[in-house]
Amino acid sequence: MHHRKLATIEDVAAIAGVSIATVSRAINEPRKVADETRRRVTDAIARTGYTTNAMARSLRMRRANMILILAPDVGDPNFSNILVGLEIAASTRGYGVLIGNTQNDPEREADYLKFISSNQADGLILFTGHLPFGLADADPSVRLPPMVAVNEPVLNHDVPFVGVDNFEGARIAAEHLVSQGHQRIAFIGRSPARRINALREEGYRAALAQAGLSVDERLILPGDGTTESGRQATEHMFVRDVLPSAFLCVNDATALGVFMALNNRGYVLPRQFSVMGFDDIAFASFVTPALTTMKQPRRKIGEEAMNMLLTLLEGEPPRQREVFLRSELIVRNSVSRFTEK
Amino acid sequence: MHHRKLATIEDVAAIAGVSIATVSRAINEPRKVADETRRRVTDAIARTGYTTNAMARSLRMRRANMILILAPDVGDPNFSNILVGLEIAASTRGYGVLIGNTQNDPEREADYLKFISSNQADGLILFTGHLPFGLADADPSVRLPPMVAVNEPVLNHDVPFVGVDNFEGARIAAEHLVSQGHQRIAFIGRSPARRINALREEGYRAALAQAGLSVDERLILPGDGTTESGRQATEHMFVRDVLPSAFLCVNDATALGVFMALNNRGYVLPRQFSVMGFDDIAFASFVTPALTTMKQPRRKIGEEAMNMLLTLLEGEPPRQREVFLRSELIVRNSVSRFTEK
DNA sequence: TTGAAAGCGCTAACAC
DNA sequence: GTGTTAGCGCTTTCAA
Repeated sequence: MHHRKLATIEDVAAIAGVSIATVSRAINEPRKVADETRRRVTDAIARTGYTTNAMARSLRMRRANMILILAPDVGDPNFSNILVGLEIAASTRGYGVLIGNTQNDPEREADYLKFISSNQADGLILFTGHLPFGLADADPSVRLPPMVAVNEPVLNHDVPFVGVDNFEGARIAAEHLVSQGHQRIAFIGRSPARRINALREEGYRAALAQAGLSVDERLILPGDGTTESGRQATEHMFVRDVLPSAFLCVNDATALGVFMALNNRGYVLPRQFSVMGFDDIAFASFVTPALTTMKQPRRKIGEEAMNMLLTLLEGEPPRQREVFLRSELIVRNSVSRFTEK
Repeated sequence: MHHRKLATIEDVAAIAGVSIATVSRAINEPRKVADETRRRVTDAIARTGYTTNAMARSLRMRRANMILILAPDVGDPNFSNILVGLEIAASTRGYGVLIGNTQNDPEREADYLKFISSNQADGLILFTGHLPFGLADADPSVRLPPMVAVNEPVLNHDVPFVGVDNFEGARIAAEHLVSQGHQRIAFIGRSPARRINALREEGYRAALAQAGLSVDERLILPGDGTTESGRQATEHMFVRDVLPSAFLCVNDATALGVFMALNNRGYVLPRQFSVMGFDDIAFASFVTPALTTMKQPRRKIGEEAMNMLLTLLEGEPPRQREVFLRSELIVRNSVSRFTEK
């Protein structure tokens, strides 16, 4: 099968006693070939172990049946299941998936774009939240390649998007805290420049407003979504001595930082403080206390995004340019009922 | 740049006033072209935004500069950084990386093999621990495609392998426990059929032997590496009332199960029991107490494996067929000095 | 329903 | 140093 010269369409044609055009048809449009002929071709294919040479076909057809995925870090646990969903949907529809780990390096982004301009990939899935370098600054008359953003919407460009409804998710999370009697709820992870953080903050504000609670701006702390930022924010609150009864964190990583700071100061969770995260990353259920959080339907996001892209590629306009999937409240043990001390 | 018919080598040649052969040479073997000519070609390329059509090139060259990665689950946190390493090494050497999520489904494995037989990929990285279905049973006279196994060696086949030295790592781990005064050390995760588990168990035994400690077989419990198996094994020990002072777990996931069982029973770690893991997965540093473990050089594994494969592909025999990288002892807080009660 | 033949864009042998 | 040309393996008119 390998290194013994591969069978070509000519070999098959010779064995079947037909022309290569007929072999091609038998493979791609079987109904246009007489039953008997088709049988002979099928046999010949089996006998030779023939597989269509994808390069020749792609060259001729001008498409590669390949999708390029651009992500700043394929190893990011937040990405991995989206990746799985993308891969499954792609392979189901006969497409392959190429990965491009950009590390947010403009040069690597531009490099990977060559897969598109060299016809090696037909479309693009973007995890990066921005157009890849080389496209961002391109003259606007130039048509962008077919692409769909995932995880983070693309700033300032009308790129179709599939992701979680961050506003609604955060609203539900804050509502959960309110339903447990909390009135002083901190939001950890303010960062207006980050779309996700901004939306989650808005959801938080909406829930408080809806509950008739006023927002204490001193309980809203900046953070970039890292564990360290959660730790620092918490420390900061103690230094200023403005404390909540519950922490709503912009994501699970941040919540972990809050956990660490609180543990460090000797508090027992969730007795003395409640903490909520967002994302439901792998270890959320393994920390102590297990983290109450909002679960992202990651695999589903990947599948939807890929299906949207392939639909786009096949020439149909997508039914909607933005799809927001619902996140799910996962109640574990890091939130307790608030009781006045 | 897109959908405005792509520039071809002929367009460049016309603009530069040379033949297409010269353009090709200017790109691939610049030194064979006169300075002045090369300059004109470079200019023309810039003016047209030309990119070599990868399909045409691959068809002609009979190689795709593409590597297929077969993994049962791309989302596995144990894989992700290896994946990053693979990707980095590949792109550094001008190769693309195709992912195949097989879910251990023979059908999907066979499907993905078509990327090889259809010339879309030149080589294979195997995470699966076995030859893909369709190769495993192939007649042995058939040459296998170039491949390198990673993470888990391939059973019964002489496939080059890059991974961590499991025996040595476990030996160092057990030695660490011994150095902290532990004498009754359990091994959680016995599973002779799994190469990794078996090697780690051997390392454990070697360390005890070296320390002059006898092995109490009742302290060696079966497990498949899941969190649940760790929990169960621990429960089992309590039921039989044969207890160690320290648990050496076959991996971090198992250690987590041990944590849960111990927490459940109200023990305080590491005061009452010490626990060690293996792998250093993402959350190892975030559990309480932070897990002492052996860190796998995952990214390095990926890089080495890819480099080995590309070397193979370029016709050179690999310097060694098996590369074992050292794992690193990461001391955190889950192990304490043993003091007689 | 089938076949002949053009041509996708490129590299490499060969000739100059 | 450079140009001409064959041909990689396929799909797709066009004609029979």
